[in-house]
Formats: sequence, structure tokens, C-alpha cells
Amino acid sequence: MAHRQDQQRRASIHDVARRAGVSAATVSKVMAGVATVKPENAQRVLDAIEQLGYRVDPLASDMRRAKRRIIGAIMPEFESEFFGQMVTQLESLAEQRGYTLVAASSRESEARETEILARMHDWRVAGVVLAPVRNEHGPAAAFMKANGMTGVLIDRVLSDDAFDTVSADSAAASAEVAGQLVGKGHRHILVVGLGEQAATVRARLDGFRTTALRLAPDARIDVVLAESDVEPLRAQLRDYFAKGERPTAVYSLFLKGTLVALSEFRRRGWHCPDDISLVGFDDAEWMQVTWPAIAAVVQPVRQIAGHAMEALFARIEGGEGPPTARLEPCQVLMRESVGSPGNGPHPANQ
Amino acid sequence: MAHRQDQQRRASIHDVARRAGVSAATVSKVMAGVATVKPENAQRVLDAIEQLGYRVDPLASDMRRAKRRIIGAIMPEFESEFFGQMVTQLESLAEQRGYTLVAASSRESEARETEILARMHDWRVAGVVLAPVRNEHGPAAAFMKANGMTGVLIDRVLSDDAFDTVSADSAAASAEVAGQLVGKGHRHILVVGLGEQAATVRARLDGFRTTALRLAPDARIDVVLAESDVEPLRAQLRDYFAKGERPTAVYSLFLKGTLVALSEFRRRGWHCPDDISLVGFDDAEWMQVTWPAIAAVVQPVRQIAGHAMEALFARIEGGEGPPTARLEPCQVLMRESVGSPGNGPHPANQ
DNA sequence: CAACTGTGAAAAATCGATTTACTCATTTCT
DNA sequence: AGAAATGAGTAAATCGATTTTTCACAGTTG
Repeated sequence: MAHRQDQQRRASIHDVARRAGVSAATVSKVMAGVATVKPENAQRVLDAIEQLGYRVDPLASDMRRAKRRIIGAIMPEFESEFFGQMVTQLESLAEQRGYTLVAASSRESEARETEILARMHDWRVAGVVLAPVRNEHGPAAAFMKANGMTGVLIDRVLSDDAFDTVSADSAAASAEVAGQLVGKGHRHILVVGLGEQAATVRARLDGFRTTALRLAPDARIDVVLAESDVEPLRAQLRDYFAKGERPTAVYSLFLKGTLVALSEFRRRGWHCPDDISLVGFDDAEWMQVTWPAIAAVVQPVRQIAGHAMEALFARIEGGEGPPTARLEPCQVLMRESVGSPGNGPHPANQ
Repeated sequence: MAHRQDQQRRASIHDVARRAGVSAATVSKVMAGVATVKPENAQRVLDAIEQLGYRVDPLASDMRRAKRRIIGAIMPEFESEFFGQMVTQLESLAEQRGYTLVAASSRESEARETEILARMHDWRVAGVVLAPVRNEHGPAAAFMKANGMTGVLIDRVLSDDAFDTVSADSAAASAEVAGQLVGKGHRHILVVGLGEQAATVRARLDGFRTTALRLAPDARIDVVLAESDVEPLRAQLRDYFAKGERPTAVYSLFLKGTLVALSEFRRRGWHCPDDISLVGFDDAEWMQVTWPAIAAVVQPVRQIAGHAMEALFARIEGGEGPPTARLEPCQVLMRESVGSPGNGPHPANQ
């Protein structure tokens, strides 16, 4: 145990050196585990460290190295389970390697994303895990490139010519969803998405449509894509149904879309799966306790985080070679919100 | 714009000084906005900064001060909307004052909480916003006290003799819930909670019970308190209903409890509000889109975050005086999951 | 016995900014 | 005129570690 003037100034490496009767350099060597220190001196240093409760100041320690033991993480938001779990994972992995994770929320703004990145560059972080707001071609990635920063892109990305990318294999998952919906007899399906996240949404959409049409060439796939925000989507969805469109199933390409779809069903008094089936990309804890439980595509958060960090540290440690683009398989959880069409009363209107 | 050897080493204050033909001290003064610099020199410094794209290294800049411009935030988890919003808010507020927020998740472990705190102390953070896993009397707060750290405690706390605290006025909110449930005719209510978070849960429980019994002295308030984890709670709840207990309403004191209650209702085929009413402490986005929409107590995240940061910075800037204990008012959203007892078929068993 | 080789450790430089102390000029005041 | 005050700027110390360089001394070798 160590106490004394804990309240006061913290012990520095020089305090330890003085107490052990050696130089600061020797203390540093002992801490680094260098062998060329007489056992006797090493012991005295260790004792001094113990007595003073000495701990290295990471800030001072990082001063001399070009890459500091800090990893930056930039997420579009912190409020969803997905990104919450992601940050938790990333933090844990960074910590395991003796790095500190500094997480920031871009709050779905590309401008903010770049600002945060500039600040992280100021901190001379060793690397950045960036989950871009839109896709891999935004200003943030360009900034990283221009400044020679080390980084990995995750989530709303497919592949990049400068950075390693890791994301969910949403095309494959979407194909599987298509297979299951068509298998249950659905021939008129509405897909709901957000245009902003261009590439990923396109991958999901294509994956879905291609498989659906392959399995059932007569199927009709409608698409409602809101440009950027959730409220416009709500309006577009309302219009779509108001026109009299009556798909038997809805596939939402992102979580908020699932919520919007559900609330629109509510407004119209439709129930899943009798009146309409629903599958959403992205799982959430509540989806299995509601009635009906909502079918969802579960993203492999741990795998994404794990491989992102692996790739990042490989680069930090000087790994060369062309950027890799990983796609992690998702799990499709078909729950009660999906049924066969025509199994329940489908109201003709309102 | 600034380019040149951006890829290479970043410009330091000395590079700027050299280019402007002045000393580093003068550059520092210009950056700090000190008046005693000849306008001509100031301009040359500004030009050099522009040309080199110079930005202060926050690490080096913080080296000399005892309190660094870093705020630590420790949350029990990042996966819930509540803490997600909290971190977002705190980050934004820290940033506004030129501080960097470093957030860490204690993952509901007091041991980890203290470890994180020790690491933040190593970083010599200016202050810490701690949302303790249990309550204000845990080892983390003790550590902060012992090491003379500056901090504010939030959420699962009531008041402390060393630190300012900010939390939701859950007692008042619970009293309001009690009033509404009793008002609707409920006389047998089950309250579900987590024993771990002693003080807060007690406040919520007392607030609820006192008001309920004042308004309806004949009311019966049952309590199921799980010690620490969610799974035990599920088991206890199952046992409680298996005994044949048939309350007409359930008030869950925390979010996961609401989920457990809902899934238990599902298992038994009970529907809200016909078979049983449900109110949960803590709101979530999905609660308003499900059928029925789930009634909830909304915590004032922005106010909590705002006042926590206010209090924290007041202390950082040397503010004296006894610790304050703030309670922010909550909002009770009565949604469809609450009805009057006996309005629907209440199954006698299973 | 002089020159040589190793060890182990201390001294000094470094990282990048801030701040103190100090040096010259000018002004201003007595 | 001479002293004091002010202005503008610089050199150097500092923060707390790491790393490079230098040094002292012991033991070898020719």
C-alpha cells in the first residue's frame, strides 16, 4: 500500500529515483523491464515505487513518441444498442493493449466528423476507428488520407482504397431475409431505407432484390428511400400507404426505419404478422419481448470490433499491404412479426 | 489552406517561431491573445501558423498544468438510451469549454470502476463525472476522496458529503406514478427493482409506497427485488406469479425490469392493459411504437448532464462550499399500457 | 603494466508547449 | 537630467517521462 501525501502532488519518476538512490533513467529501465539493472538496485526501485504509490503519467510518457497510446473512435451516435455495444467492445480491446480509447459522437454530421478527426489528429492518436455518417468517401476519410493518419473504417462502408474496412455482410443477410420472405409466400414487399448511407443501403437493397427476384420473378419489390432524416421517411411511408399500396411484408434496412414502420402500422391499426409482416435490419433488446416479437438481422458487433482493432493495430505496428475489406456474417432472427400473407384479416383501407 | 509536408512531421511551435522570425514564447503569446506583441509580429506569426497549418498539441500544452483539460466520464454501460444520451451530452458540454471527454464503461462492476478511476487519475484529469454502479458509497467515490480528485456523482446517487450529486427526482416521479395508478383504481400493485442500487431504489420504492398508501390505505404493494442481476429477477418474478399472485399493475423501477416484466407477461399470455397494467422507470424510443405503447418515467438527461457539468466546472475553477445535491424533476408519460383494473379478461391462471 | 572490453548507471537531450526571469529600448515622471 | 515605469521580446526553466550519450570502474588480455 502507498499513502503519505497522496493528496498533494503525485510522485514523479524523479521522486522515485531520489528515494531509491538511483537516476531517473534507471527507474525507467526497471519499469520497462530492461535486464541491465543490478537486481539490488531494481529491488530498491521497486520498493520506492511501492512506498510512493508511483504510477507512470501516460501523458508525459506519450510525449516522446510520435504515435501515442491513444485510439480514437468516432461513431455517428451513442444512443443505439449497436453503437453502444461497439464502443464498449472497442474500449475493452484498446485497453487490453494498453491503449486509451477516446470516443466521440459525430451526431450524424459529416462536418462534425471532420472536426473531431482534426482534434484527434492534434492528439496524435495512434489510430482511429471511424464509423462514418454516410460512407467511406466522405470528407473525414479524405482528411485522414491527406494527413497520413492510421485508421479503419467500419459499419457504413464496403471497401476503400486507402483504409481497411470491416462491416456486416448486409447483402448476404438481406438475401437471406429475401429468401425467407419469398419462401413464406410474400410477393409484394416494401423495402424501407435511408438514401444517405448510399453504398451500404444499396448493398442491402441489391442483395434483397436480386435474391427475391431470382426466387420469384413475379415478385414486386417497392422501395421507399428517405434522403437523410427520419421524419421525411415517416411522411413518405404515410404517402405510400395512403396511395393504397398493400405490400404483405416490409423489410426495413435500418433500426429507425423499423420504428417508423411500426408506428405507421399502429396508426393504421395493422398488426404483425396478421396484417403485414416486418423484418428489420439491426436487432434490439426490446424486440424479443414485445408482442409480436420483431424479426431482425443481428449484426456481429464483437466480430466487427475485434477485426477492426486487429486490422488497426496491424497497421499501427507498421503492417504493409493493400487495404483489406472484411464482411462479417450476420444472423437472421425470424420472429413472430413474420408470417405468411393472407393469414389474417388485411383491412382494405385505413 | 495549409499543406506542404503535412504527411511528415507536424509543425511545432518552434517551426512557427522560426518561420515568423520570432521566439516560441512570442508565438505562445499570440496564440493566447496576449496584448504585448507588436501588431506586425503578431501578423507574421499568424501568417506562419496559417502557412504551416499549425495547431497546438493538447498533450504538450497540458503537460505543465496540474489539472489537464480532460474530463473523465464513467458510466455503468453504454448500451442503453439513457447513458448513450448522457455521454453525448457530457461530450458536447465538455467540448464547449475546450475540454476533451474520455468516457469509459464500468460494465456494471465496482472493481472496474475503481480501476478506471485510477487510470483517469494517472491522466490527471481535471474532473470526473461518475455514474456509480451501485451508489455514492462505493469504493470509487472513496478513491476519489482519498486522492483529492474533483468530481460529480450522478444518476444512482442521492447525496454525498464530499461530492456534488445530480440525479433524477425519482421519488417524486414514483409518487406521481403511484397517484395515477391508485387514481385508476389499482389496489394491488407489484413493484419490481434491483436491490444493488440501494439508495435510489429505496427512494423510488418509498416515494411510490408512501403515496400509494396515503391515497389508498387498503392498497397492497408487493415488492420483488433481485439482488444484482437480471436473470435472478426473471426467476423471482416467475415464482411470484406462479404462487398465484395477481396484481393489477406492475411498476418497474428500472429499464431492464420493464423488459423482464414484459417478457413474463408474454410467457403467460397476458396483455397490457387488459390483463395487467405496466409502468416503467426510464423511457425508450421503442416504447411509443409498440402496441400497446408502454407508460414510462422520462429522466431529464439534458438537465442532469448540464447541471453535473456546471457543478463540476465550478469546482474545477476552485469553487468552495459544501457539496450540493440536486434532484431534477422527471416527466411521467402515461401511455396505453396503463388502464383500469378489471377492464379486460384477467385470466385466473396461467 | 598499458591497452582493451564490458557492465551498469548517471548525465543530458528530447518531446512541445507555457511561464518566469531577464534584457534592452523607450517613455514618463520628478 | 536622472530615475522609474512601460513595452516588446527572448532565453531558459519547467512539466514527467524516454532515450541517447557519456562515464567510471572492473576485469581481461598482450
